[in-house]
Amino acid sequence: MLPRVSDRTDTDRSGATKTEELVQKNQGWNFWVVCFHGDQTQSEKNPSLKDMVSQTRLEYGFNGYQVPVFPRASRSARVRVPIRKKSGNSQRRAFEILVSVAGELLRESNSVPEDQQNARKSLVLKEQEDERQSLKCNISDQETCDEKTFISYHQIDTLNKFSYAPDRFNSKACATLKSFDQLANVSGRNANPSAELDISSVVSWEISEGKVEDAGTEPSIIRTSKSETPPLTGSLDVLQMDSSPSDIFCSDSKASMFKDWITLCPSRHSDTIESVNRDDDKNYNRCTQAATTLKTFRLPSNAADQRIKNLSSSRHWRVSPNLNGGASFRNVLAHVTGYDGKRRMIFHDGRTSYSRQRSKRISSFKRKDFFNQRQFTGSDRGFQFDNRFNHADKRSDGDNSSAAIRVGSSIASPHSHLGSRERNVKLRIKSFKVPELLVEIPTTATVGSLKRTVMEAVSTALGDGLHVGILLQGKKVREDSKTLLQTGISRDGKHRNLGFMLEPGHPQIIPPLCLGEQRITRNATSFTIEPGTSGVSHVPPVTSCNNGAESDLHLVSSLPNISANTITLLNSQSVLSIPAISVGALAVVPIHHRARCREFVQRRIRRPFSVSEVEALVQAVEKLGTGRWRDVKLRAFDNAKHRTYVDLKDKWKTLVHTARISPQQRRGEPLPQELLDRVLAVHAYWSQQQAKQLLESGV
DNA sequence: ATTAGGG
DNA sequence: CCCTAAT
Repeated sequence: MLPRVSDRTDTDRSGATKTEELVQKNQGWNFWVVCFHGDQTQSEKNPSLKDMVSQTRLEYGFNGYQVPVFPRASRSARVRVPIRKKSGNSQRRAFEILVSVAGELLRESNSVPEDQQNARKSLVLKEQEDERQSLKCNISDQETCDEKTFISYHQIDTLNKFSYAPDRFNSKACATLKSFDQLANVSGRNANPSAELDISSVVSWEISEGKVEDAGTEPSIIRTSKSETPPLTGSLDVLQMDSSPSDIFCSDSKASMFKDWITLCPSRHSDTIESVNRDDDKNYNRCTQAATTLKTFRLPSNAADQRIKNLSSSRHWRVSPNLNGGASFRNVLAHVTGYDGKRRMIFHDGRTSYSRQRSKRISSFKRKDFFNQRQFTGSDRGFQFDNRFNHADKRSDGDNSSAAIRVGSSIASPHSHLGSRERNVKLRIKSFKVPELLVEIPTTATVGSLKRTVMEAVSTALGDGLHVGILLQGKKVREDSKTLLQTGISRDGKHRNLGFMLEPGHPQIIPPLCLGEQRITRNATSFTIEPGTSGVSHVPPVTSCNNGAESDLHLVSSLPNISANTITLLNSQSVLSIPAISVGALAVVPIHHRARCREFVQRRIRRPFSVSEVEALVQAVEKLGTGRWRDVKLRAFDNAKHRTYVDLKDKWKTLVHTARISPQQRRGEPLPQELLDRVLAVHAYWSQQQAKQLLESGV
């Protein structure tokens, strides 16, 4: 079947394997995702993936990721995510990314029309058989086959848990995918549960942990993680730079990368690989073999590597937002193949079909349009308030209730009637409203944690560099070089319908935070709490923003205010607006992805054990002993949903500690000494029992 | 999913 | 309480 990556490179018997070297050198996690589907004609039906895929058969290996996909029924993708030393969260994050990529692949497979399913099935079976035969014939004596790391098509329906802990690299990583369904669901939108087991798709993966020996030499991309930017995100963005893509993707570079790749493969496959490089379709079968036998991590060429490092330090290191929560495969490919308009020509080898396919990709994805639209909606969500609003404002000030806007009462331009066109205009902005934030927090969260969460979200927003937008009578004023007079902002000393708004510096999603039953959404005008929703669309409940002050006012007053942060601005005409942005992508990114933002995971609320709880715990442990915390939970805390067996185990730990220290050192609710004595006694008893058992088993 | 232990 | 390795 499918050989393992690690085994594949184990052909070098002199010490460490090449893969190990690579992993060490790159100091990152290597993920390998292979998605099989038997439909080779899907490329025509569904050009979005295949078109990109067929041209991405080379691995772009540099610090960041690899997404090689092969022009065959089987597709594979790799994602390498740099991690910092001992970065557990990166590990998790990397896995999440991996899963999302796999899910995306799977989703693509699922989208195949039903009438092709059978054909695909048989094709997959045939393909797998071919692979099997091929491997038997060619490399059967090598340890390239490892059934454990391959989930066959036949196993899918019985598969409910797939856990793979790599052993090759002394890894301590263990990624567990709860179920195949879960994997499929990661793809989010359009996930079709009923089709999950029908499709002839196979997904397998490996996770290998590289030894990160020296965090000091970590790729520059990793530095972005200090600002909570997912490493993959940062690295992907490298591809978005404005500089000529040929710097990296020129034929020479490609060739050198390719050469490295070949080097790591058994030489007998080189010809196959070469042919892959030359021709797409005629060598389909050979491509298949190449894909089958691709088991190595590609070593990025040092030159390319260095270039990437340099580029990654440019101002473009931030990535497009929808990659934040978990890069969708589509986006990954989008970046890899660079169809975003900035990098038209990746390949310079004269394959003319590329341009045609690329344009197809562009049209199918409409990424540019997507961003434009998002920007557009962002500006559209700016609120306009003309002087009519003053009345409302005064009213609001009066009752001091839910005024989201406060308008200064002084006139900033006292010379408005002097006809002096050269007069300065004073605008006093009392405060700016922060652009839209999306925060989710459990209802059980404390107020303090809410504050912290919001603070983090605000910091994130500010850290991304906000821009100021100007609205004039509802229309965004884009001409930065024009004067106020020219644009009509200030005319005859009047400043009509002038609005300011904050907008994100980049078209970026503020990583929203999740995990809760209630979501606090800062929409265009205020923070609101809305009931939990599983929906995907998070467009603020504002549909028309430029219809005038009245509707806006209505909106403002109708929204429950949590934070009356305001932009207040005044000028001679008391025209003012509330800045607002709309992050349109929020509506696009599947909730799954956002739910995977683990940057600000809500810590559980602290719930000290009561005396009676301690009593129950002691009693249970007296009976069951230490080390059977699940039973303890079931016995004594079955009804306490918030007490997990881990909690009980932890509590026992602290109990023992508490019992040992002097009463003066103890904190919290005092426990009866009697109880603590029991704790010590029980602990001593069960420790003894444990020692005995250990002795017996040893003998 | 549980257990064990460090943080 | 969190995190995670190891079962």
